[in-house]
Amino acid sequence: MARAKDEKKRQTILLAAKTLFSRQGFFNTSVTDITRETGLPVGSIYTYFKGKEEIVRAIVDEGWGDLRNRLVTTVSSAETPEEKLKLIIDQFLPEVLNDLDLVNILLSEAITYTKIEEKVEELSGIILALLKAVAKDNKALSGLDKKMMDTALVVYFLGIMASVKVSRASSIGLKVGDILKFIKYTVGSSLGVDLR
Amino acid sequence: MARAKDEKKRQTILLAAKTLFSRQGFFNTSVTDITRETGLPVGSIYTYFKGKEEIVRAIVDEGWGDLRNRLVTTVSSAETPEEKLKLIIDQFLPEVLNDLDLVNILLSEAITYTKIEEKVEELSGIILALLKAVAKDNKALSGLDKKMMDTALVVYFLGIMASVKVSRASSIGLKVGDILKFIKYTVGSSLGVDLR
Amino acid sequence: MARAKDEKKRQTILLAAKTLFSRQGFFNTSVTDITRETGLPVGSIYTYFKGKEEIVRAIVDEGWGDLRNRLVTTVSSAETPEEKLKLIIDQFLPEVLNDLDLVNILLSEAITYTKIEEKVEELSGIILALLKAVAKDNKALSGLDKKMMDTALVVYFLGIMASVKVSRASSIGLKVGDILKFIKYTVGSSLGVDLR
Amino acid sequence: MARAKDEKKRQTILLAAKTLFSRQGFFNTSVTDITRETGLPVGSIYTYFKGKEEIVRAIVDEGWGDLRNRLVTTVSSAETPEEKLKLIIDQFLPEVLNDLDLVNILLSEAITYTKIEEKVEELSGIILALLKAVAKDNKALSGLDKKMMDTALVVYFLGIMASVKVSRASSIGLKVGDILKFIKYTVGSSLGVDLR
DNA sequence: AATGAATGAGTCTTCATTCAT
DNA sequence: TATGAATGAAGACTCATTCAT
Repeated sequence: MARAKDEKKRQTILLAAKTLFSRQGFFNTSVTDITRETGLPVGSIYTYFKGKEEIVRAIVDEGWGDLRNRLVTTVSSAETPEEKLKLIIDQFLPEVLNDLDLVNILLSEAITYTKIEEKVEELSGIILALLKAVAKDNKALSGLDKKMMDTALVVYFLGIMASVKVSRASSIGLKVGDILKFIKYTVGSSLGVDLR
Repeated sequence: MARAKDEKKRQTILLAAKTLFSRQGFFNTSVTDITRETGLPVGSIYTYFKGKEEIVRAIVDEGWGDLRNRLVTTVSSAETPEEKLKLIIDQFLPEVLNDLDLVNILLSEAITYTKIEEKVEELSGIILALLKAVAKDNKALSGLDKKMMDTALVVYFLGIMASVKVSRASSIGLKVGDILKFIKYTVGSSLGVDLR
Repeated sequence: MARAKDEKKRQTILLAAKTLFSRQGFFNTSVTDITRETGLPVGSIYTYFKGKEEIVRAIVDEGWGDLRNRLVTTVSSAETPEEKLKLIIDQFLPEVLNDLDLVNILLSEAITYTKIEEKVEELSGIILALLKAVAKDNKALSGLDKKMMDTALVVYFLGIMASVKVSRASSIGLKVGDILKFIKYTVGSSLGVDLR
Repeated sequence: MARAKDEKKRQTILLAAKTLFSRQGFFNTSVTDITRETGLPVGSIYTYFKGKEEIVRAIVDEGWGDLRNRLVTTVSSAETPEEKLKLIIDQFLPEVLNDLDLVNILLSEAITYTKIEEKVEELSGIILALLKAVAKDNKALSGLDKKMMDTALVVYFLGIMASVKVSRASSIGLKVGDILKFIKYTVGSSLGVDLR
């Protein structure tokens, strides 16, 4: 009896907060803002979340969980490592970059609650395993040691995200498409694989 | 004389604020924190700066100005484009990454007041000109169009900075040295130039 | 049957609340605390009580009723006034002081809802009647007028309770036993009766 | 330069808070209440005190300091221990009981911040020393051991205060004068001294 | 110019109570 | 009747900035 917690309401809060945090930043978004955006009374926000921090954490954790799942799905939907990599770049990466709000929040000053380093490490792990498999029969990659591949992944991943974030915030003439094209070219040529 | 004394105070404020903003974030640093760190009265802060925002802006603008100057100096201290590029990677980049506080702030949520996109564009411009010069006689680069080179620069630059920031904040096993090594290798091989 | 179950729940609430109010104070105890302690849903609390205030009131009234009953029982279980007094001190008072939680609450800020003055007056009345009976043939007491005896009772009673409360809350080297011993001695000697 | 902290303002806050805490209790008094009562803006309250707790603590500590000073002054203004005791009862105690607000707060639920046990111990110490001096040549007292005298002091002191508090809050027919009369009589007769 | 007290809008959060289910 | 989500007024406190001295 009594009402059950309403998952839809929880999502409403999460969605509104995500937009606001992304647009105005975590610290410039007040709980009252979320209240206004959702039309919910303050109390309800606290029925679903312990506080503002827990909201960001939920946004990031759940958003990231989604991405991770998509990565895993993507990877397992192809046979060879080469095809897997191709899918990562053609399918997974565009999906990530599509969720601009999430990217924005991941790199925001609320980074403290965000533990982006853990996420990046997790992702790197998955892709790194793939690269090793590719590398076995690949002259181009065999010259790279593990550390350098790891570094490369982190730099590329964060570089892509930061570029998207910055280019979005400004009138810099950089589009998501440009970035994807660059990555495709770079990865392709460094692996000696045609990802075109 | 009065001027000298003033400028010293101004720098004291700037330095303290830089450390604090980097360590605790812009929004988690109060003007009172700056007051404590500098030992100056609140009033003095407002004698030198219109407000908190103006302090970040000054930190970023002046820090960036420094970097720009160094880049220009570096570039002009070598003859051939190849040598210039080498110096950029061997001298300029390490200098940038040495100023971790500045990097931190540049990428922070205060990005709003920071106009990082303008800075990146400016820097890109300088390097891009160089790359074009190198590219003229370089097969590796002639395949890249202007847009892609531009994109590459932005992605690498922001990727490096974000990696340094993230790796600093966490226990991710990534050192500044690793990142520099990676960049050297990547740029070297993509230009067909030995930057060893 | 339904009644029995109900009454049990009611007592559960009362008991938990008593402990909590005593330990943390009335204002620092939330209805949610009671909820947690009892394992009952909030709604149930309000099924049995109109609100938080009514809970303290019930604790105090029922606790006090108990004490009054014991006092009456005690008093009627002896023959002479002297024996009655002896029992009050030897049996009743220790029982009162044993219920530290009640004492705590009686003297707490919840005094507002508690009408402690009425209780004290009631108690005084009973004992005063006794004292008068004793006094008739007692030189020591005949010098005291009614008013002063009344005052004495109130001061001693509240003094004992406050001492117990305070000594419990702190490391003051005062034990319940010390207080009882003192009272015994004082009353005994002022009545010229040996209560040893 | 700049304004100096205004001791008068601090006292205004303290006085208003004292009245309010005494009348409505600590937890039922909001900082806004203090604001209203004093006419000061919220911020100013926090310029002078870290928070609500610090305000009670200041009220209690300073009020108590006053009392202690008066006690010491009183005690040193007489020659013999007997005269000192007389003054304590005739002069000091009435002064204490005159500050009903303080008494109220000392015994309130905010007792946690109030450390009344320390105060009582301090006071006991002073008076106990006196009593010992009196006891040397006093038959009535020589039967009491130190522990019991200590207990007596605590019980009487708290009993007096609690009685005053309770009688004030209610229509109980107990006046401060009655209480003082009782104490005078009791102490007098137990010491075999005429304090009339 | 230097100082730091003064200010009050705004922040996050709590919590007793109600009421839909 | 039992339940616990819903509610929103109220709470304590912060802090960038101003301005009296």
